[in-house]
Amino acid sequence: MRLSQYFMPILRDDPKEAEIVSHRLMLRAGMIRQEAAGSYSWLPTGFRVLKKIEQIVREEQDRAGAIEVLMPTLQSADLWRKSGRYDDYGKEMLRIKDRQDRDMLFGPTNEEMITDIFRSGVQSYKDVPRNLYHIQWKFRDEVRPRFGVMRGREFLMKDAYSFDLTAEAGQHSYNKMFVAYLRTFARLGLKAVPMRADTGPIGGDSSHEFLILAETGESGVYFDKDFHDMDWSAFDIDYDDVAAVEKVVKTFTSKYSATDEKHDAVEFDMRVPKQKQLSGRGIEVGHIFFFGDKYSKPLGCEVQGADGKKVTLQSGSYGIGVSRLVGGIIEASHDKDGIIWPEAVSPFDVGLINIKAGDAEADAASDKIYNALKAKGVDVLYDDRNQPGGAKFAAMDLIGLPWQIIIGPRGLKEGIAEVKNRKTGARENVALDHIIGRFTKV
RNA sequence: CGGAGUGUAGCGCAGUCUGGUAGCGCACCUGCUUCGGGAGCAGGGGGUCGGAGGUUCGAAUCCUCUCACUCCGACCA
Repeated sequence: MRLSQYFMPILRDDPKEAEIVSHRLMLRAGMIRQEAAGSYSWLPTGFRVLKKIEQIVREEQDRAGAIEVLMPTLQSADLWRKSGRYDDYGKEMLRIKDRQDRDMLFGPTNEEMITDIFRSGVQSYKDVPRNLYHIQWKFRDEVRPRFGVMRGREFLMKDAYSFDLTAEAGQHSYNKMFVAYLRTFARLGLKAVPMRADTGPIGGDSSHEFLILAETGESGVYFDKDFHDMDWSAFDIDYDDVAAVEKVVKTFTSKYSATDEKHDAVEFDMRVPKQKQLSGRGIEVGHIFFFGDKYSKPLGCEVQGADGKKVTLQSGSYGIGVSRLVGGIIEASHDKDGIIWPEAVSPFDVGLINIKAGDAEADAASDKIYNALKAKGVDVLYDDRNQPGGAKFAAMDLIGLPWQIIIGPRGLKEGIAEVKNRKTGARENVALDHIIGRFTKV
């Protein structure tokens, strides 16, 4: 993409309403535009990142055996009356009437609807287990939206729902999602520590939140230093191997970790040596929950068992805040000059800076590299604008692409371009002939 | 929902106290010169002063109402 033909309204100054770094950088890099409190348009660059995150989340859900569907954003109130949540949910749920004066709502979540969908599609115990998910916009009329896309009212969420015959089988479904989340966040370049969450009336070890460590997080977190030394790589695992999946979950739940809501100072001291006790702030990016028959019972989600008797299904739900992750990743990865995208979610693979646009030689060399990279399928953002070099460097650092190729008269004289790593700042001179190979290896 | 605050050009702000016909920086447009870390000179364009009502000869400025947004707290992917 030639920057001269793109739409990326970069701001030089910080917009005053943006207090936290991710919000500030997203606005400055022209990724989003606010439309109302907690409601944002996604501009081209931001949209690219959102799509990349969404795709990684999707791939890992699929890999774990979940099946993608798509449910509407507007729901009828009827199902919510059946589950009893129409009255319980409170003002956070945006309620609307249609022209027939029917009660509708903008879905804040989809337990009721998916349970009803599943109920109407299965009859036999042979039809379970299943896990259905969708990636869809949600609306929660937050009392206080803030921090840009971190706490928006409208946000993109992946929510999955598992259905099993027994609680034991349900636990395996839960564990699979647990591992899928570890894989997903690892691929996004994040360490998202699983922490015990409130299990409500159901009890048991059946709810975890995944939190990215970041100073601007909304939750206080306490955890064992050992988490830092764990194997966070994307586990290559057979999801059907119940014991293997459980083992990974056990490994990550054996160490102490809790948000301030669940933190128990006495237990912390008992289980974690003083020198290994860490605390800080975290951003919740995922939440998994096993809730048994909480929804399947009132909604009549049951199948016929092998013995001919009806069995009410056991369910769990599993959320990832996709749009929140965009902000979360920035919170976890930036410096004074701007964003530092992990390669997996960067809006472009590489930035190409023509320092002296308008100079015939520099233009020719830059165009050639741009076209060659494009032909190889490398996603390049080519700054071909007629601007002073400094402005281009600043803009490219702000946008935060992992790699920059810098073409200028000085290097051209020697037949080289400069390749800069955004994260480390390391620069190396690469012969013009080798540039293409340098970025098409992997 | 309680508390605090802000709305003036795309962004950041001054002007409001003390009413007199809207200004600065950046950005933008034109030309020339520049060009390896946010260039220089010259010229130029752009604003219902959040909205409505009122006071006044005259309102960005005073009064009333209203809307929107931000921040702090209780709640949440």
